[in-house]
Amino acid sequence: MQTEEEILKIKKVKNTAVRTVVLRHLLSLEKAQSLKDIENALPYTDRSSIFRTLKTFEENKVIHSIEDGSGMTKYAVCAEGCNCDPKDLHYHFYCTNCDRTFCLFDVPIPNIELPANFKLQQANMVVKGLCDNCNR
Amino acid sequence: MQTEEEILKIKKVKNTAVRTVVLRHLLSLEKAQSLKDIENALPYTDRSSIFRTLKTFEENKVIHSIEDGSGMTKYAVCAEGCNCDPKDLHYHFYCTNCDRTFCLFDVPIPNIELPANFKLQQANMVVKGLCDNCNR
DNA sequence: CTACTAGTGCAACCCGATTGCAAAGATTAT
DNA sequence: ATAATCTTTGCAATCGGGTTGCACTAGTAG
Ligand SMILES: [Mn+2]
Ligand SMILES: [Mn+2]
Ligand SMILES: [Zn+2]
Ligand SMILES: [Zn+2]
Repeated sequence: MQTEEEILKIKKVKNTAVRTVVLRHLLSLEKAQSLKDIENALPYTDRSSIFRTLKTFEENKVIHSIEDGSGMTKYAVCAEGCNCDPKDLHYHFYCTNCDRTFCLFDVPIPNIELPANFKLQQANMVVKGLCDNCNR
Repeated sequence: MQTEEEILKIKKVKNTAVRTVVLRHLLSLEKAQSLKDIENALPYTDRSSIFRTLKTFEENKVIHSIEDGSGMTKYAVCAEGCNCDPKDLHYHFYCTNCDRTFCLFDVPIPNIELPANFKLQQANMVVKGLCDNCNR
């Protein structure tokens, strides 16, 4: 697992206090985080600074965003080597019981046969249901 | 193609003026519509009435909603026989150029192999790119 | 040290979604 | 037919996530 500093260096994003603490927080949790989640977890860091940090991270492919239908955009750290290309696509799983969203890096995404002349650029694939913890 | 009245009767939703006009509007277009889209198209119908109509339709499986990442929830009429079960899942295509969102009823959704003990209930699968019209 | 650039905090704002409430309409009971 | 009851509708107000303007601070280059 890479450290915050290594990731920021690789992705050519200048290291600052806010960026370090936000990225460290994202790395410390296995589930995707909303702006509100991060704000709550980092009470001394301003919301708009976190917001702009997330935008910067997303532009530079440090993180990717997920629209899981909860009404809040969630963010998760990209896998090592990710370029946010179609090849880096993966499912996201939203647990309707515990409200957690994870990246399913291990579930292969099959080839999508689009209608003629459609061009794939990106995708937001959210699978919803019960996670292993909640499905008992 | 079923008429508004037939659909509402089958889905056991009482027919009212607002419901008829909203459903007719959704049926008349091939692309998914946002609340704002519908509001603009039906200037004499109140936004909150349209909103509540959409909620009623969704609860009764007359329509389904799509989170396409545009910031506005879109709505599309369910296919005949749809029960909004996992078997009725289909991709949605969001054109990043013309901003239209369609249901890809004809593209099969492959089986998704979730990790052990995860249970699939629903999904929101949005593929983004260029539609045939815009990909020239 | 000085000039310039990038990052931060705070407050205000935007806008889609949602709700409270009273009037209008439809349904059921008397 | 009339009254009581339930549902739907319109309007205005509110909520909440996201976003932005602006002044201040920190960092960098000359
Ligand atoms: Mn992910
Ligand atoms: Mn659809
Ligand atoms: Zn769960
Ligand atoms: Zn298009």
